[in-house]
Amino acid sequence: MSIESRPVTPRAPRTDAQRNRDRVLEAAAQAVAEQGTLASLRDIARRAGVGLGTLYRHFPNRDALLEALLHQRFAHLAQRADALAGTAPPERALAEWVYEFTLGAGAYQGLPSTLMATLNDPESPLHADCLTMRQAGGRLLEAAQESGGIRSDVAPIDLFALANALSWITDQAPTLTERRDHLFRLVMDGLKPPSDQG
Amino acid sequence: MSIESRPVTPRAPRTDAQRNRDRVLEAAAQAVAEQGTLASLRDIARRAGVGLGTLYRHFPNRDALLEALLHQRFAHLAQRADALAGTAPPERALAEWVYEFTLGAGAYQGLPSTLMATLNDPESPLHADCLTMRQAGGRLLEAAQESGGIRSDVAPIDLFALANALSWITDQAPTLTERRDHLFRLVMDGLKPPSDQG
DNA sequence: ACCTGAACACCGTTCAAGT
DNA sequence: ACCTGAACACCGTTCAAGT
Repeated sequence: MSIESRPVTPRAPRTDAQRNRDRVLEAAAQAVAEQGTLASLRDIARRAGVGLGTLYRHFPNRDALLEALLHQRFAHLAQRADALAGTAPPERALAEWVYEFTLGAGAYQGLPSTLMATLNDPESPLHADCLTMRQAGGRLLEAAQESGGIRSDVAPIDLFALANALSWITDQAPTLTERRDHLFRLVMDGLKPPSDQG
Repeated sequence: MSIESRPVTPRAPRTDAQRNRDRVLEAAAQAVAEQGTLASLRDIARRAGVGLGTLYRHFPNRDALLEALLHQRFAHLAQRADALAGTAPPERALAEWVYEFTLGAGAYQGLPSTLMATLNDPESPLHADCLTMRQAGGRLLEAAQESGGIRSDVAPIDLFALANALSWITDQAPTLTERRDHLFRLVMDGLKPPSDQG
């Protein structure tokens, strides 16, 4: 009934709360860089010099913490898709963007699995970011398909799955890092239309 | 010095030990089918009605347990490669075998990651099985390359990585099971030589 | 409004003590 | 020779008690 009794703008958080949030995020960035997406939340709270409950207050689950860590990167990649759409031929733009996505998905150990698991779980804070990625990639994909450079039966979800799978390969077996670009080309070549006389 | 003081043939294990081993294996098959390769070892020992130390005595680590569970399947797949080599044209034989491998790698939740991690870890009991798989696949691959059906720059390790990656996709996102065959074809098409006029 | 840390129910791994 | 389970050092998650 009465919206007027309180200002619509939410109160700014207490400065100590804000500082704690920042510290957790900083500690998380460190820990996740070292130990991957499965880094111990207890350890993160310890590094941040903060009670374990405080971590949970600011980030109700692991995905929320990862989302905060990754949101910037996803936003950048989405912009990048639109930038590439303008400047490069459709097929090259798509390949370049997918490549950059695979590098992003490989930013942290375990991240490809985390992102892929997001498909099952609409409640995950990462779900929206991954949807954004699929849409950004989908626009480049459609353009490449219209120009005839990519098979018409490739869906955005296929692209998302294959890009994550490529990241996962080097995530699980760092030995294969040297074959990463080669594997990338093999997979992308599979998306081209079969030759006329094939 | 003296080999003659003891018989060369190792003593048969105590019958109770043998029975415990069997029980653990049976319980493990159940638990892993339900919970995947990361199933709780404690839970497995409990189901087997056996002390936790007994599980460790028979299987010093998780991979040893999984190897016992999977050895049969790997052996069968290796045979299958040689059988296919005789009866089908090289390119078809390869595709069929890789497809069957992806089904095997998807037998348990988490298995694709377990298999892939094996590449880093020569001490893992699964290492040998995976090497066998790469060699079996490698023979089919070479034949398909000689017949001109597959690019010459595809290595057995590429095949292994891509097949596991395909299994991983549906492992992580069961939603994509319906696209499994489609993704399989996309990836396999990437292994074909570029068309002459490409 | 926010923070803390004990409490709970789990892990994997080791190893002294038993038979 | 083999088995058991307590002990240790960890988890994630919740929540009463504090400020």
